[in-house]
Amino acid sequence: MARTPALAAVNGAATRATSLYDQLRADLLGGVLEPGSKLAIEALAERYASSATPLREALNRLVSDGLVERREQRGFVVAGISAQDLAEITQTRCWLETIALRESMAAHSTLWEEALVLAHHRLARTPRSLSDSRFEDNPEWEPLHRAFHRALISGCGSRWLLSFCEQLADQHHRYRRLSAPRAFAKRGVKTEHQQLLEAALAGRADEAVALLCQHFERTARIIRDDPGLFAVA
Amino acid sequence: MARTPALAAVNGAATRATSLYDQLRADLLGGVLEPGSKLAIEALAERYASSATPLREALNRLVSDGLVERREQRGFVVAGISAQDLAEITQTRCWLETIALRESMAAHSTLWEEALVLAHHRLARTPRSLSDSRFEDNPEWEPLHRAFHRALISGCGSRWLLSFCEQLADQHHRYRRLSAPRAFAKRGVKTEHQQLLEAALAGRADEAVALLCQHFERTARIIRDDPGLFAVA
DNA sequence: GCGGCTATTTTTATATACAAAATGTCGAGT
DNA sequence: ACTCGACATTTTGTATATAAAAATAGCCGC
Repeated sequence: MARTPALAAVNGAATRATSLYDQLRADLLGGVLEPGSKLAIEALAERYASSATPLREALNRLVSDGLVERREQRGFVVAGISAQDLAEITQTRCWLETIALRESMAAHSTLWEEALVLAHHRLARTPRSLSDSRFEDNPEWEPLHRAFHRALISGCGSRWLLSFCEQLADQHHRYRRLSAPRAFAKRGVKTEHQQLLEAALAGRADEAVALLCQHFERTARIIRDDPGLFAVA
Repeated sequence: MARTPALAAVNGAATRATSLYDQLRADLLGGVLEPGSKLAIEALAERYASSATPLREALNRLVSDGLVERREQRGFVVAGISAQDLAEITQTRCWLETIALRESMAAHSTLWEEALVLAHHRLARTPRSLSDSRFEDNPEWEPLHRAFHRALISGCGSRWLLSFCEQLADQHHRYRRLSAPRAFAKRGVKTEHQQLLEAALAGRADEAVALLCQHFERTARIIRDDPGLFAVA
């Protein structure tokens, strides 16, 4: 079986299907695979050095994540994008994270507070761009950004709500990576996170929620206004 | 391929994997497959007259739905149940459907209103039990019940939120079917739906939301207090 | 010259065969 | 008698082969 046994060892995935799922997911979120493009089984099997069976399993999982679309009897395609979809995702994320953040703050566990401070510290000390003069994505930043947002809502008490938020965050991540990266350089994201942290720690729920939603909506607006993203029709 | 070609024709599923997914889902929700029990590939393949490949695809989809658990390298098991999990599902469903109902009501489209009235009418004229003297589940009732609840929130404007609610409704459905059915006979579910409809149509959002959440919580309490459901541990 | 039909090719979906991991069993050693 | 470990068995996961469906191309009739 093990034509590439190193892979499983590297990412810790026990099965090839899971390993493929992780790789495909990363490529989908990273914008490597273009929205709407066909995911031909044989082509992918070659590209990821696998065979059809685990590949199809991975694709089936990704359909549930909303990253891939299944066309019965005609295979799989990368999930499409649209301004409408982005708006829905953003709106839904605001609704859900509002609840999650409020609940996290109301529960106010010491563990939550400490994890949040730590996550923010790690994010704050990591530069967004590798270069000062021009934007060059720092691969370390994104996971830390995700971790910070997760930390904010992690105390909400519902694994279901957390997983829904996670899914929406994935979608946002994908849109963000598809959009031109230049716009993000000039935004005070760092300050926004700082204020968010302070409001959350101080227990100012209304303010924290407002900051969080503004944070989402501002990003969504930048993506929406990116010329050429939703070019087709 | 077509060892049982009739099946695809019957349920309209184009592929065997989808057909299996539908069947398994029905059996999981219907409580035919017991929580925690092993889903051995070969046994299922025989039972559903299929082979391993599409079966595994179906199981992978069900994992994302939270109806099946994947144990890497040790196959699949029916998702477990617990009082804790039920509480989380109920809480989350209240949160999400509160938003969805409020949004639906705020949007107040004619289409939504008409679909809701229709869904309620169909539900109201369908008896919960086939027999008057003792409880005998009417298989027509459940789909109509689901349709009514979906109609309530269908105008919320977010397909994402709707799909999350659908998932939580599935979970609730499973718990309900696992619990003893006798308790449901003596509840005024019909009245609850009636009041809910009236409040929704009249635009009394606070009242409608309160009724909806009470509806969920009451059901959850009955299930939770069912002796023997969470027996193990 | 063009539209629709059939034959061919390509691709998807499924069955089967196989390899690796997990589980269960039996026996040796303490 | 009980524990630990090697062996056999079972089961999972993956690869390959095959059948059905879709896509494509070619052909004939109009």
